[in-house]
Amino acid sequence: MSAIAPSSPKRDHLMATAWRLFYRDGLRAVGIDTILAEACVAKMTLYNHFPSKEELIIAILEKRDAEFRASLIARVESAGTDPVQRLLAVFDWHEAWFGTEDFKGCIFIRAVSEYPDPSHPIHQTAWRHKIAVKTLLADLATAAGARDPAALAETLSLLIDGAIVTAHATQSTSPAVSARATAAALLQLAQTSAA
Amino acid sequence: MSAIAPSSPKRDHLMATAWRLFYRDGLRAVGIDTILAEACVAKMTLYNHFPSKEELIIAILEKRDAEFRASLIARVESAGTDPVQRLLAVFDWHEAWFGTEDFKGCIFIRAVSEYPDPSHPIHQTAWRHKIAVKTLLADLATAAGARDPAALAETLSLLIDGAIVTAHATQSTSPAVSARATAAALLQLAQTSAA
DNA sequence: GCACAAATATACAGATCTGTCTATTTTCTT
DNA sequence: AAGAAAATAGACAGATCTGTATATTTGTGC
Repeated sequence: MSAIAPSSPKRDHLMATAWRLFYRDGLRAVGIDTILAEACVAKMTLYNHFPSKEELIIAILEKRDAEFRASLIARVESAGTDPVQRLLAVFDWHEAWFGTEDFKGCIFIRAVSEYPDPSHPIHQTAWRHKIAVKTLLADLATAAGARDPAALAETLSLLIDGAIVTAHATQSTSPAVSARATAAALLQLAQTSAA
Repeated sequence: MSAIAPSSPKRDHLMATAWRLFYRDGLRAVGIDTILAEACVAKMTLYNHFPSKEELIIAILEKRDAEFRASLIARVESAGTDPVQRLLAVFDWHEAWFGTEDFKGCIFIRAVSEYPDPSHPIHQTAWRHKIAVKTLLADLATAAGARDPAALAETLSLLIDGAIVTAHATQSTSPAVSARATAAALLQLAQTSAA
């Protein structure tokens, strides 16, 4: 998992520019030259920092994963101590995200779509993010006293991924509201009913 | 919505070959030349049948939409008359699909991911399929006596799309099982509890 | 000022991309 | 068998793609 992360201004600037273009237009749709022109950086500088476009994409995905989860966790923390509210805060966070100006879905789902071979490094890197989020959901479900936290986390993950895709295609925040309401109902079921 | 569909052997063969390659490797990843070589068809033949690669993709998406829904509806019909079993048959159908040899997710979700601009014709064509499936789900939810069939159909759609993405990335059929169990629980809630 | 490292511009390779053009051959209809 | 339609091969345009090579400039520390 990329043991070293040699940060530098140029490297960061390249990653920021590449991220913006990749997210807006797609990983395969954006070429190296476009990134270089937009970032005003020479080609050799890019290839001195990254061995290939593929490694650049992977570095961006790993960075986004860290930022994404840090932001999500911050929202959960700000929701207080009630475990139910903390779990539902995940959906509130998504609703706010869906409403942002340039929301274009989830780069990890899109990476999995653009590199459909499950053995591809980009595909695998992208999916590790989803596993990490599901682990977070399982922790929250455990804290909320769910009977089968892993199963609930799995279902909530399905809801979230579906909501992301739908919010993207419909340019709407309402899938987050639907998912949140469903999550609340499922959590109550998992707390009260028998398996 | 493509009023005319001038079917011909060459055209069908091109669409079948292109579909296979697009689904396996991605829409942007597969070039015209690759399709032509694989199909053993001359380039001008393709451009006599389709004005552009984009139109070829759209034609394929519309064909797949029709086939997909016909197969799904057939499964629902074969489930008998019990409205609950008919609705749950949708999830059984997906489980079987996830287990097919070359399952690589949903071409419509992948098209939305590869063409992230919601105003793009390919993006819009792909999403129309999802709307059609959701309409089918709403009909089944109505028949099953759901209190708010549209809301239930929306939630089930989220579950299904999430399950497709997850089944693709994990190469597993179990997301269909999770989604089915959740759907059964939600349906029971929608039949019994108050809004 | 000097040495070293980083970034630059530029050209280039070799492949690939979508789409067009032309001229020839095959196929089908009548 | 004759004429019309469809499909063919193959070259071509012009752009784009990733990645490399080279030589120069810039910036920094000593």
